[in-house]
Amino acid sequence: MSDTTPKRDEAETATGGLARRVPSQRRSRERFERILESAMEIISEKGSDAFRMSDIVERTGIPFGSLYQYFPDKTAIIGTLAERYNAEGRACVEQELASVDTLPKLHAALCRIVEGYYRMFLDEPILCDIWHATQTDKELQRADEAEMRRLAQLLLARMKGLAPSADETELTRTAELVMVLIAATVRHAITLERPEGERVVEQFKAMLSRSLPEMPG
Amino acid sequence: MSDTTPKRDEAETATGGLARRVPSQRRSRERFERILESAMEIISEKGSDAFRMSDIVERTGIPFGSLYQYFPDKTAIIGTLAERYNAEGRACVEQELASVDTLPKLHAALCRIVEGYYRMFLDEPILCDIWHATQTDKELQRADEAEMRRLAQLLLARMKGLAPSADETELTRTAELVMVLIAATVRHAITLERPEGERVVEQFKAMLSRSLPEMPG
DNA sequence: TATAAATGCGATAAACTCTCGTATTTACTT
DNA sequence: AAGTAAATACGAGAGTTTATCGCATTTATA
Repeated sequence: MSDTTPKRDEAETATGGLARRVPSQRRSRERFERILESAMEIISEKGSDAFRMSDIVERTGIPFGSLYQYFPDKTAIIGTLAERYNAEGRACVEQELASVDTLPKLHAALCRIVEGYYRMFLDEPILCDIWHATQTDKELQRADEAEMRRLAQLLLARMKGLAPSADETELTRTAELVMVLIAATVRHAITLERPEGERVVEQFKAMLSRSLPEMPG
Repeated sequence: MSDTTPKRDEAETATGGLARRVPSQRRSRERFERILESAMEIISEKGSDAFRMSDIVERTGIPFGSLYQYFPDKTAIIGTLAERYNAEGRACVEQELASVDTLPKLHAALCRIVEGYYRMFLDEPILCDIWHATQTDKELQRADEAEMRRLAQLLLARMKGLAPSADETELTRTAELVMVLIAATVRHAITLERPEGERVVEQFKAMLSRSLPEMPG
């Protein structure tokens, strides 16, 4: 395998395993970005189901062969887009959790995270499509799960700070469940009309606040 | 449209819009079932991603042309399977909610529903695959959402009984959120190893019990 | 048994994704 | 500046898989 694609390993660490090759020359880098941009446009316009490699070729003028020089396959393009948005969401979570050092602050931070995620999806409707596309592929599903775990780790770190004596396994379980529920709620809320979606978010926040005070620790 | 597929409308009401034709002759009905059975086997063995129409042809001997006589396309097969399992789950929810007439009973019923769903998925791992396949298709996603709403209606009916004066919109919001969270939790738990998945279910039940007593009404 | 309706059928169209070998460009060396 | 190696560009077409079409065959009905 390393014989046929000797550069793959380097690329994997640098791109999260999704891109085939880290473009080193200027034009290549531009093309790499242009592929992703047009993919976003196409998905916005036609939905991720109808998204075809030939659309990219048509729109960018980049021929098939070149497309596959940057991305090993179609899902890698979706995956790269998802990864970028994940990074954005993760930054939000990191920021909101940064100054948490008491339970009320943790609760407030979780509320802001829920709201932040909801707003992120509202602002960029393409996120819904990208997430759905993500669910289309087994490997990307795993990546999505991994991201959830990553977010849970961030939360876990704060929870440990608040309850140093608590069992770490239990805290992890809680952190992951909370993240799963946040994601599910936001995805549900986003399917609803504007005032209703917000109310669902509010209601979930209330639920969380009733559950957390009795957290282990 | 009704010119080209005059029988489609009858079929739609009788099969949920998924099958193309309600087979009237004996052999046809048997074939219809045989297609679904082999689809289940194939998905169990190879996963829903690798599930191909040609697999069915190979396994059942039913040629392509006949396949498409019963199902308009591949997703209709998945959809029909999903529908059958949905019916099973719905029956479970209906049963558990049947004798609910107090808040504690409602809580107990919800706990049993969570456990029932978790067990259902544990017992028939193919359910995970079918659900994932469902998420692959926009229309089936909508169907999944509709099913959630149907379950929420069942819950709503009981909640109205317990709090006749409450605002129906709010109760609906709660019922749907609860169903969404149950589904998300079970799907999360099912990805975990055996003792851990159960603990997640337990923890979620505890969360629910803390949230429900303060339900509107 | 004759006629109409339903079903059976599989070659093939149609829609896509991805590869391969050659041509071209860029980076590096002397 | 010329020469060489490496990287990148390219697009025809191979390979897959879904879905259709219209004639053949079976079943129901009169």
